[in-house]
Amino acid sequence: MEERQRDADRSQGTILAAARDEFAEFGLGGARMDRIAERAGLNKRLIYYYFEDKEKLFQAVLEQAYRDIREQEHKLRLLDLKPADAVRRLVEFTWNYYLAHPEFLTLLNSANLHRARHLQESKRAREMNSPLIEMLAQMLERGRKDGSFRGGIDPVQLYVSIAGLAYFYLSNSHTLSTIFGRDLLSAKAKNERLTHMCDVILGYVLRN
Amino acid sequence: MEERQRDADRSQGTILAAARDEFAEFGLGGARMDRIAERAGLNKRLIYYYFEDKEKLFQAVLEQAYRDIREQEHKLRLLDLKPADAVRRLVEFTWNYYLAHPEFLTLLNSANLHRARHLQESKRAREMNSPLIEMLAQMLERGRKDGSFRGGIDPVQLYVSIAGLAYFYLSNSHTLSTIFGRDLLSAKAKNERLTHMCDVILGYVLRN
DNA sequence: GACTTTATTAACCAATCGGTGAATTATCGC
DNA sequence: GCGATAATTCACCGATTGGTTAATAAAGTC
Repeated sequence: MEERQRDADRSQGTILAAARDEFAEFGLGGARMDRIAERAGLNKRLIYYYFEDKEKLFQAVLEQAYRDIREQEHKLRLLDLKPADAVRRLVEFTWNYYLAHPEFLTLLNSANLHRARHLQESKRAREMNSPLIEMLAQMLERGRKDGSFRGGIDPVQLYVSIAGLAYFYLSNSHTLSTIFGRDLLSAKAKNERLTHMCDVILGYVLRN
Repeated sequence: MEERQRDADRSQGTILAAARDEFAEFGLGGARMDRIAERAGLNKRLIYYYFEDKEKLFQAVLEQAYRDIREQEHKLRLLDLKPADAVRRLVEFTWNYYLAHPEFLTLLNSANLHRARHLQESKRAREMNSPLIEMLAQMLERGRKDGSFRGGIDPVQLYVSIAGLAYFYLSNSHTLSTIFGRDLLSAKAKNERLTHMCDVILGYVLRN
């Protein structure tokens, strides 16, 4: 069983995962190239060999992160469901994705701290505009036609609102828990939050 | 007119403001002590004289930021209004405060990246738990009694939702604008967002 | 099996980082 | 005015930073 000892793809993947974890934990400014190499178990020089510099590495991590969530979103077959069920599924998906990928939240925070410069410099990332919005628009139109949804809902606003309800709660859970003296990450609290989010969003989209 | 040349309070305030701007722009990890001194127009050694080290300085900046928003929240006389109007005023206040103090958003992001460690180490900050929640609870109860609000609303959930709808939109406006190919910070877009947030929140709290 | 290419490593570097020791100067109590 | 104290400056440091030069070893090529 001669293991392949050298593998460019594997090394790049390992570096990318290590960099993702490092950037997620310390932010772009706090991340250390030496630590990324250590996390990856590879020589630091390899990072520069494959990714040029810290900024480009961060850009690659961001692209990967967006690719991942877009791939998951793509699997949502919202149009197979009744409009109200589709909205609920989308809220649940968003919530569960953020819960399963906490690094996504802090990576986006870092990206925004730098005014999305890394995203704008990445052709690939800019082209990954969410097809979910199209799906959402169709779903809202269906709901309106069958009388269950109110009209005039902007799918982008709705998407941002669903994301915001989940994102803020999770991304800021530490300060919020401290200030309210209440553990927002307990199993019970998380269930209550999901219920609340569904209530808020459905209360908005449903006619009546 | 002999100007006071030395002034400990003024120097501390100047340093705090410079540090706030630096931390807000680059995050805790990306902030530079030399740059803070330069921004303040004061010798770097003074920062250590008054604030001990970078971590303590960040903690002081956070305390100040919370003190500011709590002070503004305190001025809201929500109980003087009809419940539905009070909710709308709270949404508008939150939105306008975040718009006027974009540094508050990135500071909180940094605080959360460090798991609110700086907040927990600060007695003063922990004691600043929002009295707004009490106000909100009373308001919700009034609305329920007069029949305009639905019952069983958790004031903390509602507060987090109002904040989240505004926070996520503004804090992530750069990535969102890039991905959706649509300027979320134009005057028109901002007005639409405020309208949307009011619709969502009122759609939730109002009975019917 | 020699030759080229590609992946990996070791050692190093100038610049920058957070932080400090000690001198200096303005202010205040008396 | 004078001594004590508090505010400010100057010059410096060891450690760490992102990044590089050049040597090396494995994999592909024919």
